[in-house]
Amino acid sequence: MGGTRYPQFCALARAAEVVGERWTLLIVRELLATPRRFADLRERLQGLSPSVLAERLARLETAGLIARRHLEAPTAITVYELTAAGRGLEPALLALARWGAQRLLSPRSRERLDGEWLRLALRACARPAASPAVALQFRVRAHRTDVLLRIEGGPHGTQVTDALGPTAVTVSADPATVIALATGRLAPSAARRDRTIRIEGDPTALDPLPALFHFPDELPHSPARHDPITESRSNTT
Amino acid sequence: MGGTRYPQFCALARAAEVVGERWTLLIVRELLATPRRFADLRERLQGLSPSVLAERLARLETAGLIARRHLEAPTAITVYELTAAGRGLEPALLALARWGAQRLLSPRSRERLDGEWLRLALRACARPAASPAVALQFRVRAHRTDVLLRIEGGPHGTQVTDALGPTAVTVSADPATVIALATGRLAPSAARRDRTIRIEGDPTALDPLPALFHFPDELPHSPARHDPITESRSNTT
DNA sequence: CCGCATCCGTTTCGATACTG
DNA sequence: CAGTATCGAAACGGATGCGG
Repeated sequence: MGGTRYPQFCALARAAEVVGERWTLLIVRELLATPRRFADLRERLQGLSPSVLAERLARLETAGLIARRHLEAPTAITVYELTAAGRGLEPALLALARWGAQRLLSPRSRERLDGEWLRLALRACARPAASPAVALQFRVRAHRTDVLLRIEGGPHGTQVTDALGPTAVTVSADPATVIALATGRLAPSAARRDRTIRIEGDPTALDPLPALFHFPDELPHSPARHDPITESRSNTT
Repeated sequence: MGGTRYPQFCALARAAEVVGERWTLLIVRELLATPRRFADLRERLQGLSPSVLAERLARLETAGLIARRHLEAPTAITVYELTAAGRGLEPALLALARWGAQRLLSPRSRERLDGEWLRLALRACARPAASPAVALQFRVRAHRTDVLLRIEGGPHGTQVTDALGPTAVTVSADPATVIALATGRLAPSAARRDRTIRIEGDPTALDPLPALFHFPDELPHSPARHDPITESRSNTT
């Protein structure tokens, strides 16, 4: 059952058969950073029932995306990790995250926040080519503990890590504001005037931010708004 | 209901909420090439019931990815087309298709084949940077009618179209073989020796093929084979 | 504890039939 | 042609239990 959900000779359909089910893409996302245990995944993916998680992991294993490794005593636990084929999904996940980052601009309540998720969103928007050699730092207010992110420009592109180090400036802001800065929706000059943001260090060090990230190809979108398309192209087959 | 499937502040989860349901990604794929009617989508997406299609279209419309346009008389039909936000998904779809192209190497029976789908797979594997200025042509044996594809290298990268024109060579092959050539799994020299391929024109014109496409980042994978991972990295949080 | 398997009420899917 | 109505089948989410 399940293996052949779309009887089409299409590369996208093949991908959707593997990662197009509920939760599957997020499981791969969790394993992108590090191998994890069954219980770790359960705790990070709230709302995912253990039966569904077990089935997804089994499917991903037979599909060759993940491998399970039994660690020896004294730990004696099982971890799931991505295979090379699974890690090959990273560019696609980053492209999807880059598109989805725009939808983080309108925040919701009761949402969980995780440092890895924020790093993924920023890495998705990070400039791959050479960027100015500056280092800055974000401190994001999470539910209980703050998340620290280090943004570093350089000749190999912008790097997003959690390692700390010397920075010119540290920006404390809420998650949506950080995304707004990275997607170019919020200009550094406007950020300096924003009272909900705390800037420690040199405020002008924020100016190269637009050069550290590349901005989404398409304009953002406000949900539940219908812009009537008034063009009159009649483009049929 | 439905709008908030994953209570996570995560760019990938936001994307998965919109396009992570069954059929949705393929509906976007269909609209990527041209606006289409309800019946067109039904015919191209076999197995998708009209009620599910109607619900998916409604969700995509309120999510701002597609817009419906009622054409005036005498045609008097309704077409669905991508908005700018919907077209912004194209890079992500291409990245997914590039990953999924490897899974086209092991073909199945009873699968539908479409020219647009093949073009998508080849465009996903096409080299974006400058490539040799050659033009060649594939003729793929489809169920009833053959599909013609034109591959053209140039300073702006490799273009994949359906327009015909002067070519150095025309290769007639089955779909999986075309994908094998584009993903680099089949070398042009080996293709020339393959008896299942018919080459009309100059066979040496196939040599620049590896320079026209870029190859997947990770090695392919044979389903139902378990390569035991013998690495011994212990990478925990 | 950890990795599931089982059970059960609710949601979603897929096929067919039917309507404006 | 563009959907809606209906209904059985499958999947999902939550809880609980069980073996290692």
